[in-house]
Amino acid sequence: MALQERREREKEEMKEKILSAASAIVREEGYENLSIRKIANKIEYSPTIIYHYFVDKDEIIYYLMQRGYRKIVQAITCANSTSDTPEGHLKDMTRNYIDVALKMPDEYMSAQLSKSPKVIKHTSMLYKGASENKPIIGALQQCVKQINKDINVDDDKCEIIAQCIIVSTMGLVIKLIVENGIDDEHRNRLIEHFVNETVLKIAKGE
Amino acid sequence: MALQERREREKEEMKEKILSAASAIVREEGYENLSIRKIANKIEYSPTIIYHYFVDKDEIIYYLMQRGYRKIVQAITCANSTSDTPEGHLKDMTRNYIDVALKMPDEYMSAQLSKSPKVIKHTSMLYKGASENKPIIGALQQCVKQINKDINVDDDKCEIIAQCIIVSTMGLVIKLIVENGIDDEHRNRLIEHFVNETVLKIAKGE
DNA sequence: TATATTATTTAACACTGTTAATTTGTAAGA
DNA sequence: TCTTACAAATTAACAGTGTTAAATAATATA
Repeated sequence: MALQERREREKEEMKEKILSAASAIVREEGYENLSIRKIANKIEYSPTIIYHYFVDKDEIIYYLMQRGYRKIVQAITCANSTSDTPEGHLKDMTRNYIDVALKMPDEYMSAQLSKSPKVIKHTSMLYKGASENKPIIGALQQCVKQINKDINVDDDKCEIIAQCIIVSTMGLVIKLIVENGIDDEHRNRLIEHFVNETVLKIAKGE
Repeated sequence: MALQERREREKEEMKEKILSAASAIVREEGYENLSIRKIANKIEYSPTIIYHYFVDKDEIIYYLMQRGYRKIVQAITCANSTSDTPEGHLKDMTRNYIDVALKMPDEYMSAQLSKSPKVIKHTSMLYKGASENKPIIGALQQCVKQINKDINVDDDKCEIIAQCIIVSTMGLVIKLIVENGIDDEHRNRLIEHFVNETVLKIAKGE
């Protein structure tokens, strides 16, 4: 039946319409000002219709976060590293991560700080074996391994180091976002020190 | 006039009553479930009376955060470090910070992530000269200086290193709180690695 | 005791997310 | 083409939120 297909397509289009309206509101007024009624107003429908396409407001927020976060993950894992040394690669990855995250602070914060199980499924990174499921941890672990190829550092430890790197970088990003209006010069010095020294030191196994 | 004094005292008592009721609600149901009406119900007054003692709900939340955060800062700056080496002291401070913060996750998160100017005034740490105003950065900076007493590392750089230490530690704590239910063994390995290795490496100037 | 001041309450406004019942629109079968 | 079935969309309502203005109760001053 072609009907079912069209229905499905229309449903998907409506979902998209709702999500992009929601996205616009978030962009303009922030997450805390997103409301079902505002979305409805924007798409010129009654508020309740939204519940035909999403179970609740949290689901809408979940989708928005997922999109934002996917962009971040992509930007980082597909990093075009100009450097050929593992140290240079780690630097590039870290700088890239910080830049991308700071460009979409709202999406980054809400994705990273959400305690919703659905979101955590995507953002969790501190479990054993994360390097096999989470591209970022995987990439970092490989990088750490390369950096320490001379001395003997087992995969488990490399994973833990990778996790230390990611939480540290997240801490920097989060604090830079929360603590807005930092003097540009100091801000840049801090980022440069973190990228060029801190991260490399954390990566070193011994 | 003794009257004015008593009035003032009674006003302070009422404020305290409101704050401790609010605190209890937060403890029992979390920040997101705190409401003016619930507070009013708990202290057996009408909701509007609260606006005689606090300008709005944000002010109440601000006071709650301030209290929680003060506890954290105290627990860290008054750390009873058993060690006499600067490295040992840094370890103790870091472990202490993580332990205390993880014991009051709600207060920690809301204080650390609030963008309210009032709160930021207390929690901001990434500006130049923070080591002179913020006890934590100050203590960390001194520690870093001691660790690097052999090589020449100027105060400015020590401050930046201190800031890298604090954001990294915060990142770990925040991620541990958000990502609840991590396997205890892995969690402890992670914390131990961070305290015993990561932080020390970040602290090293060269 | 009357007046002024302060504490407290009542009622209301403008929001919020969400549900049940109802109406409108559309496709399929007789 | 008309009726039946189903999906889409709306209206009305509930229970909750923060907050304000106006009215009332309580208390201190003169």
